[in-house]
Order: sequence, then C-alpha cells, then structure tokens
Amino acid sequence: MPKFQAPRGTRDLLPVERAVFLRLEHTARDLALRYGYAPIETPMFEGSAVYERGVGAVTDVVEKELFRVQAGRGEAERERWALRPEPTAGIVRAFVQHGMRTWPQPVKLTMTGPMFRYDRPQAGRYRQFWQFDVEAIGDPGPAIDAEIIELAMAFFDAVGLSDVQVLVNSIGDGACRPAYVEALRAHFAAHADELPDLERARLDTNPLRLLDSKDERMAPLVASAPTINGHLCDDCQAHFDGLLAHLAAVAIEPRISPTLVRGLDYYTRTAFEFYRSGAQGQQQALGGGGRYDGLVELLGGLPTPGIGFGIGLDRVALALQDQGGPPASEPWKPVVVVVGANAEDTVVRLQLATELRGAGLACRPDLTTRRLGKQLDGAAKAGAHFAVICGDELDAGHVQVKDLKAGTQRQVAVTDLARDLTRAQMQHRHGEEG
RNA sequence: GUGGCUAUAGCUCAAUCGGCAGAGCAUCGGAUUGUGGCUCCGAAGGUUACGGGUUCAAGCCCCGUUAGCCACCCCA
Repeated sequence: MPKFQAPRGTRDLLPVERAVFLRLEHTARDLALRYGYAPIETPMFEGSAVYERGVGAVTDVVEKELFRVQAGRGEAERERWALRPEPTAGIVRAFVQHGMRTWPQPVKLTMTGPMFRYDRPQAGRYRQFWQFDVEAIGDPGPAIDAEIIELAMAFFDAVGLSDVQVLVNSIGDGACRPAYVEALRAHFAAHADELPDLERARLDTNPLRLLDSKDERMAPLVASAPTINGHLCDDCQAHFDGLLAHLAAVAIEPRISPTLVRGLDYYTRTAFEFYRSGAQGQQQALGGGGRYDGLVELLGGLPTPGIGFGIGLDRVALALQDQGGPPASEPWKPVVVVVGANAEDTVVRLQLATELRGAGLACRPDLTTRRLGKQLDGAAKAGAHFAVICGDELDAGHVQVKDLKAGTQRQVAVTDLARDLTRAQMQHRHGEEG
C-alpha cells in the first residue's frame, strides 16, 4: 500500500492558512470591484498554443515550466493542453473569443485563482500557486498604467503588508526595442570571452535577460551596458514620462530600474514588479506586471493595447507571516455550544442549536454522549463564549446559560434563549474589539 | 532542469560506539452518576519517508527512489 501525499510542489491549505487566503481573496475582490474591474473566470487549462503563442515559445515559462497534460482517446481526439501558468493569456483569449472589443472600452477584468508551473519547488515557489490578477484591455495609457499600479499598492496596504516597493521600467516597443536589443547584443558580444557559459547561450536567445543576471562576474559588464533609457523612441519616452507623472499624482514613489525586464515575451513599454524592501531570499517578488500592446493581436484579435498585473497570494501570505502581527481570526469557532447533562439529550441539543443558528448565532451542539464536564471542556477549548446546558430544568422550560469566560451562570427560559444569546453575543463582540 | 543539505508519533524533538524506538504538546478515556480551564492516572498513536544492500545485529553505515529546504535557473 503506497503512502499518499500531496503531489510535489503542492500543498493543502489547512483551515488557519485557508482563512488567510480567503481574507486576501476578499480584499482583492472588493478592491478590484471598487476600481471598476469586473470578475471573470477562465478555465484552469487552455490549448498549449494559447501560451506558446501568447507567453512566447522561447520563454522559460513555456519552455521548461509549462504544466502539460494530455487527454483524449485515440490519435484523432488527442490534443495538447496545458494548465495555466499565468492568467493574462487566457483572459485575452476570452477577450477575443467573446468580441469584447464591442464592449465599452477599456474592458477591466479581475480574477483570482490557482496557477500552475512545472518548476522545481522551493520556499515560496510552488507548482500550484494563487494569483490575484487585474487586466485593463483597450486603453493605451499611460494614465491607466499608473492607476493599476496604485491599485496593487492599495491591495498591499489593505492587507496590512508594509514596506512594499514598486520597481518600474520601460522596455520599449516594436519601434525601438529591436535596436536596443541589437545594441545590447553588440555590447556583450564584444566581451563574449568574458561571459559565463550560461550567459553566452542567452546572448542569442534573449539578450535582455543578461541585464538581471545574478552572476557576480556579470556586474561590471552590466554596469557598462547601454541602458534602455537612451534607446527609447519618442513615443515610448513620452509614455514613460507620462507614467511617472501620473504615479506622482497618486503619491506612488517608484524606483526606476533600468535593468528590470520581464520573463514573458508579450510585455511592451511599462514593466513593473513589487518587492518587500529588506526581504531576504530569492523568491521575494510579490507580484509584477506590465503592458502588452501586441498580445490581443497575437491571439487573433484586432490590435488592442492592454496592461495588467498578477500578485502572488502565497508570497503575500508568507510575507505577512514573516512580518508578524495578529493571528488570523477563526470565524468557524462557535460562540455558543449546546451541551447536555443526559446522554439521551442529543435530540434537544440538536434542536436548540438549529434554532439558535436560525437566529444568526454561531452555534454548535455537542452531540457526544460523554460526561457534561468533558463537554464543557470541549466547548471552552473550541473557543466558545457561552454554553447552553440542557438538564432537568427543561421540564419547566428552562436551560442554564453559562458564560465560559466569566465563569458565571444563570437560568434562561427556552422561549427567550435566542434573544438572550443574541444580545450577549453583541456584548461578546464588543468585548473582543476592546 | 543543475548542485547541495535534510527526513524518527498529528506537531516539536531525544535515542551514547551499530545493541530492546522514547519524551513534551495535541487527541481520547478515568479520578463514585448535573459543571470546563489547573492537577493526577491511563490509553491510543511507529514498517524510524519508501525500496534494496552491508552486518550476528541498522533509526544510525552504503546505494536507489520520493519529499522538503537552500543556492542556481526563473519568477509569483
């Protein structure tokens, strides 16, 4: 008999951790709605071609991290699918498929859910991870670029994560990036014999990536490399200047990072990433995004600009844990537990608990036949504030209500129980706040 | 995908040189029948991650597999 366990790189979110994620998801949804982003849900898998075309066939995400699945009977039916490694390609596919270009522009959409990458796991890096995603399709910016970055920062603020810094850059567009890439290639090619093997290999495929190499030997070469700023065309420069002006208007102070490039091919112009300042370790990017003005067309639509971001909820949760702070609330814990003195009381306990829940109380009956003392012990350990004790008084229409925190107890008529406990619960809540 | 470190009860960890697998916490039960938290007693919980090898004898040494972590790669 094999021992079963969660697949590599995945994990179970147990109640306390799931509660943290739920809070993050609710905050994300509420915030996005307030900014006018409508909810959407796309499938967790698409035809592989959506990603090969959309994300870029030579990117790491597609080349080595795409979570491919094969299904279908027989050669004719068989088709290649892939679990989504990121949300944007799927959402843009949906934009094209449903003719969203006829909707009022821009189309603003949000989605939160699991993403999949077949990568080697590490702390903060999973094969299934959760992302809060926001996309604005149909607005060329740059004002919307600033709005969307401000939204991300508002999210970090709302969930209580401090010290988040935003790095921004412009990586140009079809008009100016090719020339810059060539200039970069020429620069590094001139020092080809000094390049580590890995970097020399990337010289052909993606020279931009050399810029954020972590190899120490690369530092001097990167420092002397031409920067994108000097190669931006007039339109891209104006766009970038506009972005900075609008960010300033909403009190966002970005760090301009000329070496910031993104691993997904579809990005143009604005690129940004979120980091926790002072954080150690390599998996500390909390999220990132950018503009993808060519993506809609790549996936078969008319030329349409777009911009979006994804924030990793796993890493936000990790950072919150790192940062300390109050423990997550556990709203499934009962305020009231109905216990019984007699083993055969379970009918009454269930009945009373059902009635109290109907009145809006977080209530749980103890349906065991163990001794009353064990039941009270269990109620206290479950975090309940009140225990309703069913006993012989029931014959006269009464139960005992015990305040487990204060240690006091009084008799209450069954007919008054719901009202009495509702009032007590309000005081209970006030007590928790104070 | 590359290199390294690690794996003992649900959790945190012991186990001398290779010599009978343990503790604390948590769970469940009991301490004369309807009153919790504290205390005391007890039970349950293990193929020492899995599979092989060496040895009279392996939790401990060797090989493989799986998983976690760290550094790369890359990103969320």
